Amino acid sequence: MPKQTFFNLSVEKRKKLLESAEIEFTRVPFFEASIANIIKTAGIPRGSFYQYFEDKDDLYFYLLEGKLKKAKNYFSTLLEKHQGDLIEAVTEMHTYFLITLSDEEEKQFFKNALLYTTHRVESSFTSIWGTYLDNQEIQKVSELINRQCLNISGDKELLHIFKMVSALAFNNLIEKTVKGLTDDEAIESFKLSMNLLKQGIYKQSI
Amino acid sequence: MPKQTFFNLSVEKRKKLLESAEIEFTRVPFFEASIANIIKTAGIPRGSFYQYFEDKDDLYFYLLEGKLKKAKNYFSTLLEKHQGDLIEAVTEMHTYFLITLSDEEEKQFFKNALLYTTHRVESSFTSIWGTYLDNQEIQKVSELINRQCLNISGDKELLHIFKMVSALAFNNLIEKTVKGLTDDEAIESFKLSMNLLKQGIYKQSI
DNA sequence: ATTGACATGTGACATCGTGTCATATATGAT
DNA sequence: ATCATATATGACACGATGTCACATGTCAAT
Repeated sequence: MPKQTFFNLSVEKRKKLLESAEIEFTRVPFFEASIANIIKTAGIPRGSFYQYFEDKDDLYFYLLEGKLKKAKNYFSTLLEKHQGDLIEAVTEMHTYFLITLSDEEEKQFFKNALLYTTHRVESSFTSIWGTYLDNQEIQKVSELINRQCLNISGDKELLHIFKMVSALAFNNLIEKTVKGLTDDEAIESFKLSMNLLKQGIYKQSI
Repeated sequence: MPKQTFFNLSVEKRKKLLESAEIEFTRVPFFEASIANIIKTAGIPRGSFYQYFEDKDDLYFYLLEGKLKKAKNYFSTLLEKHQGDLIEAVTEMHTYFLITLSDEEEKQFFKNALLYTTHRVESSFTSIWGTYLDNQEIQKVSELINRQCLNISGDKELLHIFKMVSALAFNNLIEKTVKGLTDDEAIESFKLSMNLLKQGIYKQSI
């Protein structure tokens, strides 16, 4: 989290700084991004940067998580739209990431996040629906999820299904980025995953 | 891939160099590892390093993939042992990574790989069973897999199941590392994933 | 043995990046 | 007006990477 000093800054200065960071993290993946470039663009001295942020991580994840905040809320609305059908909601969420995110620069930013991903990046991403992965918030999801059609016995399994779905979605986004799949191909692939998960891959009678 | 010059080196020198690299990559994750440390331990001058390898990536992935080669072969034997039952084989493979890998230093090396993972690291890992993900090698797997109990229509779906299982296994290893789960907890969690995948998460009758 | 062509070894160097710190300046309460 | 506290600033120490001119080794042909 940025230091208090950062939040005490004027709105314009803060905005300028965040925009400069966004430009740099859009240009190259995290580990190649340089603070030197960010402060040059923002027009602030080096010392000031360290007055606002601990380090590069601090700024980066503040930026990334800000971008993902919208998505988290959107997911809740999707659950309601699909009457609590988890797979339907996740599938549309996934499509949202591919299609709705039509801004080329925004896309590049996420691409950089996916390619050179660290565990922390993955955590940020999966926390879109991962708010619910937190045990304390399991109540919320219980209200939203339609459990009638789910083949599960308790909250533990529901939690687990969330984790699986997150892992598969994240993996699909990486695969798309790396292999240069089209949006449709990626969506098709994800739907196949979801269908296999829904129906199960083993025959019932054996 | 290392340059030819590296392979022209004497066995001892090559071994020394790889051991030094292993020490460094065990000490810290990839991005914090320094070539300076590696060459100091190996006792070679800086210029020589660049005569052998393109850069740090080159050395790292040569080392990592060497370590994973054994695992790939082991997976084939597991498929045979379990009469082609994919989930059984994957589950044992996964356990192998957690339990059989009892060497503490080896463990730390993999932990570093998982924590600061990049797409390339994930690719290396999933290629343990991912040899089969290559379409050209789909024949091999067809021979090993027992398809009778699988609820699938063709090779395309079989391929897809491999991908899903890889993603879930990789994700589980990361989760274990980050949350500090015990081996048993991680295995339990993975088995739950595999069961949900086997049986499907949606009720059949709805 | 000598030569010459080619492969390999070597470390100083240019360049770039990070995080710190001493010092300067602003702010705001008393 | 004074003082304490917060913020601004950029030079600096340190360490990392990749390169390059030059040194040394190797080996086949004469």
